[in-house]
Amino acid sequence: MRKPCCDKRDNNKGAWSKQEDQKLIDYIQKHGEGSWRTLPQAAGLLRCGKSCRLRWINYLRPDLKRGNFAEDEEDLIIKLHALLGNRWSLIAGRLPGRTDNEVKNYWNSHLRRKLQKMGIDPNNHRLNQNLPRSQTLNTSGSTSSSSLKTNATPADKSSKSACEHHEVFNAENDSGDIPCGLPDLNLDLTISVPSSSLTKVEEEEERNPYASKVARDVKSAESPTLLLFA
DNA sequence: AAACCCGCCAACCGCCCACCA
DNA sequence: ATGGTGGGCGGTTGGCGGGTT
Repeated sequence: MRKPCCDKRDNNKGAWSKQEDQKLIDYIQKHGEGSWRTLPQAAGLLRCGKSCRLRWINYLRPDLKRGNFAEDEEDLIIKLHALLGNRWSLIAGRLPGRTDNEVKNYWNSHLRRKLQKMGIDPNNHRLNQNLPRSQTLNTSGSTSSSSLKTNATPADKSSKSACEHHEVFNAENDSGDIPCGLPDLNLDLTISVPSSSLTKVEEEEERNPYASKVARDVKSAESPTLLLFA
């Protein structure tokens, strides 16, 4: 059993107070990100380093957009999920100002249901042929984590999952079956992106290291279709 | 008005991977 | 080659607020 990243007994848990937020912001503005394990002590926070990192990345970062997702952002998430599966960090990287956590939550609470209403299986983006659409509406009932557990692609954790996911996606086209369940989606991923081109993202490298990291990740991803992004 | 239900989302957990000594 | 460490990721949990009964 791996030892915990920090001594949990002395750490705060749960919601962050404004004072804690301010301490974290002040520290990072002074010293920059990184060294998350030692940061809490240095910043005078009774928090786990990982907790600090999450708080900064998902909530305190100055370049976060927050607020409702625009329609083009929704479309892009759906398209990217069809290609990448549950690789939220990669998906979020194509949405400037959005975090993987935010995208993941939005997918699970909104988009998953939206696809189901369209008669599309959100797990593989196939048209749901077994059930009439009215029935698929009924099965959409729970978006709870338990339902995700049973439906989730087992291999989703590894990078392999994107390939497998993608293979399903391609197999549909190859087999001449009813193609993938994205009849209304324009798969040209070079458009409709809020900060559309990768080049633009790269231009922001100085200001936004996250964007550049993801640009590299996407470029290096295995799936040939991902060349669409490059 | 109160109890209950449900969805959202911030935060946590555990695993994996890259890096380094 | 190997073990330890830090960082990152996806899955899951639980509190809270709004809606419904």
